[in-house]
Amino acid sequence: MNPPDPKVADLAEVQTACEQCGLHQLCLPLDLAQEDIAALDKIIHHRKPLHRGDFLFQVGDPFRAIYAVRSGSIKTFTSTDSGEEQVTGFHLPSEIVGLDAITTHRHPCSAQALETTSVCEIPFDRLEELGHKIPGLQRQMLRIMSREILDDQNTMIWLGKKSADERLAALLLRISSRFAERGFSATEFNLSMSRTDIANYLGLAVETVSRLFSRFQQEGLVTVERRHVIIQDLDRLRALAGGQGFSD
Amino acid sequence: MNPPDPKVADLAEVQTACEQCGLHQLCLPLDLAQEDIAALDKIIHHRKPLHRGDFLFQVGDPFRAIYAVRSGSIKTFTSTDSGEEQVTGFHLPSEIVGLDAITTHRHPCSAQALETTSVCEIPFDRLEELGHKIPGLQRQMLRIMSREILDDQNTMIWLGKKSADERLAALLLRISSRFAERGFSATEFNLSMSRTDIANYLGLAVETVSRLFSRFQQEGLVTVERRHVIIQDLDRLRALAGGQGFSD
DNA sequence: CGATCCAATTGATTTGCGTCAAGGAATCTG
DNA sequence: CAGATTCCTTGACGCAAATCAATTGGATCG
Repeated sequence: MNPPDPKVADLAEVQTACEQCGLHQLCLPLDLAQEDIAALDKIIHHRKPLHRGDFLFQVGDPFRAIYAVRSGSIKTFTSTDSGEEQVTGFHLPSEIVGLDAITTHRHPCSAQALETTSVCEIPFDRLEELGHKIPGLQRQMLRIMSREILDDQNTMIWLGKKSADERLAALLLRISSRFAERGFSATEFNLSMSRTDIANYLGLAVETVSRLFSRFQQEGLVTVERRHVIIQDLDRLRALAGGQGFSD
Repeated sequence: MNPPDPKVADLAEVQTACEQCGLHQLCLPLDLAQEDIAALDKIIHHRKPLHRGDFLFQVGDPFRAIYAVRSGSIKTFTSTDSGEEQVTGFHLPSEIVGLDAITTHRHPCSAQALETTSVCEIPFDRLEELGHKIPGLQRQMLRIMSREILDDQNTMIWLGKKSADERLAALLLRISSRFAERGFSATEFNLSMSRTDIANYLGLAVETVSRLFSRFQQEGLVTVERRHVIIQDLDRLRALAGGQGFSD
């Protein structure tokens, strides 16, 4: 029997306004004055929580809003015409989903909850209006999009150049550091996504990912049990990943 | 004294304003009113043309401006800590380079001219200011960044899921359609990048790319001689690429 | 509670592509 | 123009990871 451990991240909780939201240092309101945050708050809808498997939007849906993950997590994926899906990202609290739809006015990917997840819906036309009044908001929008471009380019590097174990190591590290940024343990967490999703995201076969987890465990890098991960040797894992170290 | 022959332009001296620029339908000024284009024009510097191999900026350079390619082409690439480079993109006229540096204030990649190339330099602080006055400009910025995110995600799909021949086919098609958008032939063009760059970008070995070009030629898909490419069977090439078809 | 279903692991086999190696063709250099 | 250098092509071989196949362990459900 495992007693619940308060140190391990369980992201499926919480409800608040931007101002009180623990995430506002990471999210859209960053660097905004209090009254500006209040203005932003007014246009935001707090959606009912999504359950595991629920869609936030699907490929082809008209683009109306972007979404900030408040708690839980979301995967985004496209379907190739051959029907197979390609996972394009995992999104943790404070991260923004839907930015790739601005140009096309339709969502080019689907977004699905990996666990019980609540999001803030931010209507895009209202946000654009507000941006004209609040310079800092515009700037923050550009920053967030720039960061997404940067992250995607980073991902392209693993996919293009790295071996299977380097990829998995890099993913674990990225998840770890994102948890850490949000105040959770960097070395112990629960993966909300399945092995299949991970494999898909990394461009590998499920079997390969599974074997890698086993090997990492044998080698004392991590302890894995189902979706529960403890990183035992952060340094060695970093070395393995080839030390991708970006930050701002 | 003869009046200067209009056909023999000295490219170094040409300072076409945005308004007359043949690219302004694809570039930043899209959808702006004439007086707004004029305002944008004022903040833009027309740089001296770069020669093959010249750097527009390098990894780690402080971020001051974004750049619109006016003619020629540019590759962007990062160096992994192990020293190998990863090409992150090829940029043709009207495309914007440098957007990934906004968050970090430093360029996370280098940009190098693949041939004689001229660019418009757009100081970012001035652009942001101007954005507050011209709503359409802000919108266009967001659109351009959104498109870049979308393109990168598309690239991630090839890298993660597609076989070597699908990748090369997809790249040829993307180059083809970008030339077509700019009024050039969709079926006959010169690649400005080396096989090595292509291979690097696609996450393949040079030898593989070379073999693929040969095979594509044997199969009657294309005719290739060095960097000169003629696409002989667009449909079959599309079928091969798995029909990635995104547009706006 | 057993029955069903899906997620995850592990093993055996195949294969696509990288690596190594060598030679040709174009471009650069003095 | 010979010599050097870089770029591209082609062939032979080996390996990392995909595929095929079978088993186990958790969940979910009547």
